[in-house]
Amino acid sequence: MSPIEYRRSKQRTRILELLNGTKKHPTAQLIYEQLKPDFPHLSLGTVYRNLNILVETGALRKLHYGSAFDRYDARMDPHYHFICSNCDRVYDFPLPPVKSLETKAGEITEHTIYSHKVDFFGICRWCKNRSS
Amino acid sequence: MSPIEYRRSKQRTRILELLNGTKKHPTAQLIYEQLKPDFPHLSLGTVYRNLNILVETGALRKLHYGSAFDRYDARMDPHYHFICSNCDRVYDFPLPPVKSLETKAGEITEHTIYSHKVDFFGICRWCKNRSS
DNA sequence: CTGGGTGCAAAATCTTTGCAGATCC
DNA sequence: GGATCTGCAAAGATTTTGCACCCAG
Repeated sequence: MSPIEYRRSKQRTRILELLNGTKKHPTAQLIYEQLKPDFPHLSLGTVYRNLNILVETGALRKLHYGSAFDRYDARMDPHYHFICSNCDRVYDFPLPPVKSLETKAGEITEHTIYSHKVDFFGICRWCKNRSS
Repeated sequence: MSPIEYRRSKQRTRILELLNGTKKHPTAQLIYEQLKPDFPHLSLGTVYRNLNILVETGALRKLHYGSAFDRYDARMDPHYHFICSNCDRVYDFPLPPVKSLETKAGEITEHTIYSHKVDFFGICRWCKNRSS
């Protein structure tokens, strides 16, 4: 099956415009509410559908991605993770995190920073070998 | 109301043991399935309840945390984020990401790394000032 | 015209919660 | 004994999907 050829729709255009015009990182619900006045019959389903298309075509990014399920980790020392985009496995990253980043980041942003999280994404060595 | 004083239960103990004994980062469903043979009447609700308690008491960590809703970002250039734990707002981080981290990380782990994500957590300057 | 797009509502997915009985201290 | 915990089932919360009609190219 050839990839779907998307057309243009007022709703999708406006969703993208809205996101391009804000520094916030709105949820689908919020976008829905913002556009509702202009599209009185707009439905949340349409917003989700279009957000997914826009992510798929590379116009948008989903934050807090990761798979649908929450995952749990009993290693409480700070450490980074690597997530395989093929098999969805989550691996601990074998290097200690850089705590000093937080101090630096706090100075720059003037926010109080308590922690940070680093995730690497790619194809793990097992999936890589399997496909070659 | 004083904080709840947790007791011990076989189910909770086993959930923690299971997580302490694995390098994987299982989902609630997976934990449920692993323990089911030993607790034939175990329910998913109990697993979730206990995971939440273990996170609350600091024995576990939830990966891919963030609020319940997905958020969307139209800025496609790589950049980091700061998330305020008080107001849940997500701020863009005003410094360019360190792409060379990926090369280095790839060498160490032997995975193929395409991207990485950094999130800082803390209290944003607005919430900080408001509460003082 | 034709195939993608929409609204609406139902379904699916993941997580939480109310309740009655069991369990821990 | 009393608060906590469990299983079960129902409810919540978030996202996806089926369908019939609408609209862009």
